[in-house]
Amino acid sequence: MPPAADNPPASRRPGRPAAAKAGNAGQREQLLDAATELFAQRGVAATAIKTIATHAGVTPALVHYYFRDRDQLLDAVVDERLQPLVEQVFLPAAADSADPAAMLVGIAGRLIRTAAATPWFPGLWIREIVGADGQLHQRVLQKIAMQRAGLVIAPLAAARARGEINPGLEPALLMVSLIGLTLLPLATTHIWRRLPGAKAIDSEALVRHVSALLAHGLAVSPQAQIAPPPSA
Amino acid sequence: MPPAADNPPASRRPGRPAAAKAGNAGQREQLLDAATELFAQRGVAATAIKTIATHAGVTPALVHYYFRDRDQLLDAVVDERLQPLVEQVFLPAAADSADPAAMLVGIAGRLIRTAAATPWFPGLWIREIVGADGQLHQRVLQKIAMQRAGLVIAPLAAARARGEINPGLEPALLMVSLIGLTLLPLATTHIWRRLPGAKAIDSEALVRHVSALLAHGLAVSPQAQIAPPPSA
Amino acid sequence: MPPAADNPPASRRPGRPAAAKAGNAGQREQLLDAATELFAQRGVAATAIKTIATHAGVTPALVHYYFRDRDQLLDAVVDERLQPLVEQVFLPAAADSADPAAMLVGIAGRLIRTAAATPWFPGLWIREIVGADGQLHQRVLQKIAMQRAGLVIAPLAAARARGEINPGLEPALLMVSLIGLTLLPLATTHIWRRLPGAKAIDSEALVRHVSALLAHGLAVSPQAQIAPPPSA
Amino acid sequence: MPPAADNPPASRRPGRPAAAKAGNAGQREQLLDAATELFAQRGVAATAIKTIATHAGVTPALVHYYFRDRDQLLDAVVDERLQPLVEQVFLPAAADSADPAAMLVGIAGRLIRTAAATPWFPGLWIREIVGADGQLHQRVLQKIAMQRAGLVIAPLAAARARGEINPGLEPALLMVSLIGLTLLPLATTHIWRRLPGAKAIDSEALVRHVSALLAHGLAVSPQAQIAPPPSA
DNA sequence: TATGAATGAGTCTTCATTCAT
DNA sequence: CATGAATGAAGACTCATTCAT
Repeated sequence: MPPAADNPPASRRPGRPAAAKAGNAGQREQLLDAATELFAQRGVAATAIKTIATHAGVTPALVHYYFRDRDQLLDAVVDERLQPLVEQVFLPAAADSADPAAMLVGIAGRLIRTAAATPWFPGLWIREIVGADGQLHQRVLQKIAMQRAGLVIAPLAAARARGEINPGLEPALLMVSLIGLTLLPLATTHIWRRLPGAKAIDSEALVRHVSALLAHGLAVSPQAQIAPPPSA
Repeated sequence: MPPAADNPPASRRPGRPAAAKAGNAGQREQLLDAATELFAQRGVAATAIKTIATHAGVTPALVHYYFRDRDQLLDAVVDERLQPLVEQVFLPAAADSADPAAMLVGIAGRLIRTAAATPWFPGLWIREIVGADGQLHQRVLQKIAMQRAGLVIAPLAAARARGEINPGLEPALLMVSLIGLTLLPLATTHIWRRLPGAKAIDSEALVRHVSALLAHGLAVSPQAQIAPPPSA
Repeated sequence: MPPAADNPPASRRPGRPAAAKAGNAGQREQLLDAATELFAQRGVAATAIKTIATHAGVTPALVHYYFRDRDQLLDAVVDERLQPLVEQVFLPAAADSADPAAMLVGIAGRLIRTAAATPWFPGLWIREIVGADGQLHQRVLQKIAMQRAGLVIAPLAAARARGEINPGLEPALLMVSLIGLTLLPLATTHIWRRLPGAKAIDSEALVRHVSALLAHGLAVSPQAQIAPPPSA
Repeated sequence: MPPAADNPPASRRPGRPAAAKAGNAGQREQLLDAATELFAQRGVAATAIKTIATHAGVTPALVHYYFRDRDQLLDAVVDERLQPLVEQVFLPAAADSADPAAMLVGIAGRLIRTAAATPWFPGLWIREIVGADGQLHQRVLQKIAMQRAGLVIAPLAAARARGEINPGLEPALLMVSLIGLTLLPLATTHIWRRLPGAKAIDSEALVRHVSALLAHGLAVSPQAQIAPPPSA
């Protein structure tokens, strides 16, 4: 298979400026958009600057003009695209800290709705958050996420201590569980959509699914009718 | 920072063969090991063949000698490393089809224990399963996973129809939820481990956490005391 | 012996641009020149892109900048160097179609004079026209040559039918014979020049030689005083 | 287009020995055969040793076992395949030296018949004789050919001095003309065969064509009714 | 602001060759 | 005899980056 050529999105060939024209002020934004989208689709390591430029209808040299460096482009994507979105999801959570379970379900809902409106978000997150190594931004991402996670976990741990949530759960894991229940499905829609009975699942259905799972899962066990699996 | 140099694992410099003697028969296996591990750590696209070779203590040319092609190396990793592991996790599930909820919890347990014993597994899966794009293995992976998923979903859908599991759940989504609750945490241990109260979480704790979440989450709601979130 | 090193033509080391100033517009042309010449001398398959670049005083990467691909470089050589020359030789021939023999002698003359002025032409033609195999240009060359050949052969066949030229000749072969009598000698000058009595042979002498051979050879036999050879 | 893979000739996969088995004595010959054929088809520079080995049903290492070196393989092809054929064509010519024109026509006939029986001969000759540079064997080839050519040219020059052959001809060029009229057509059959009226031309037709052209062309001009072309 | 030209470094791949068995 | 394993060197191509205009 050809390694995903640099063909611009069907319109706007390098010939002349572009779509919304937008003066030249929009070019930086367009580049960030293209970069973000391509990073999410193909992965950061597999996306050449030339590809980004072509998709934005400009020259590779212009990318360097605006962002100096590949690294700084990555930083810009994190700072100006990823981080704002994360804020948007987590900030409202602070208010809910009284009822941690509701807070978690609330975050899940916002996460899904936000991600559904910003298709590149889940893919970028899932892809680039894994792996201790490479892309420097991880560090940035980690910082973002770690702080947010801390704010969520403390109330959960307290609630568990008070016997308000299922004692089988690890508060520290609930944040990852949340990501796994929301962003991973959203990032892999193209895969599970083909499963029987999946065509009709939209983001609201996902919200319901996750809410049901979380709400019941968090609740204190009335009677655990399902035995825990044997220790292999 | 330099993009992750090719320094071999601190021992066995190109000088002479290596490890367990194993004749030269082991060379191919060592290469597959190195490749698998590096793919999981750094991502496929970010892993140069030279890096793999160096980690196995050989020349890049030898990688081509054994695998001809980068593509065929990827194929080999999928066929000889990834696929067997997947089988190991899903095959025993067939027996459980009578009690779908138990089956799911069973898969989760095996998945976590398997992955804990094979550190590269979660990272490789999460990383390379996302994104409709390039790496051909996706196709292979999809095939592997789709079939397995089908076998799991049918019983779940039946059970839901019989009113045995929470009607708020989407059977087609449960497979992804499962992956999200098991492999994603395992792939990101290095991140959440730093959270307060997380140092002590080992794979058995994760099994308990996921089992609790799933078992309760799947159970038919006695009374859903947590209200679904408003429609934004 | 080392396989023909990449030493540039003794002047203009990578240091600075070159030649007739010509701005940088000439760079592409210089590369085409170098490529054409080297292809003719050493053969296409034996000419590395690095060699071409070095001979033009630039980096291999620049060759890719201008021609993307090795294949496209070959295409450019055919389209921008070879084809124009062929046109120049064959186009004037159309006028002569009344007297096919004269037309053939005319083509021979133009071919020799053109080739003498463009030393790479005979070598490139002879070398790369042979062999049904690889180099895609063959296809192009064939097309070029086939059409031209067709225009020449028809009148010859007609003339033979009218008894105006030697009936022992095959019209379809006369085109190859022509090439063999003109381009092959020109491509192998360096060999036969060393023969006794050959030092003084210049292109005009070759024109005379070929004209004499063709003119008499085409003429209707007055009396074939030389017996055909026995059937082995 | 894929660069002509190494697929062995439809039978005899590396699995076990081969066709005629012939003991192992024949292997060297088989390798020489394969090499000769491939050199003629694809050109020397474009033929990898691995390809030759595959075509002969053996390992590349075995090629080195028999011929030590690529260069020595080339030498062997020249010495054991090309040279004998050339002898066969030119040796009988010595007898004819009394009538040089007949001698030339005789050589042409033998050349064509020999080449027709040894399909690789014309291609190899034409391809590898051009170009002063590369393949070391040229030197060998030149020596072979130069001596033969000398023996032919002397009588021709004498005959011309006696007024027995067309004075417009250059004796030193007649040898090349001869090659051009015989080997070039034979090496390019695959091209001109597609011309109208060419399907039926076999090697005997070629012998007639060349004999006619040479016999008349050599003959002393009764009256040169075709004017020489103007000096450009 | 924007780009075409140019390059050094790096990646994948092929190839001739060697050597122990 | 014959081969599988192994490699150094070289070739094609890509890429991030710089710079003069």
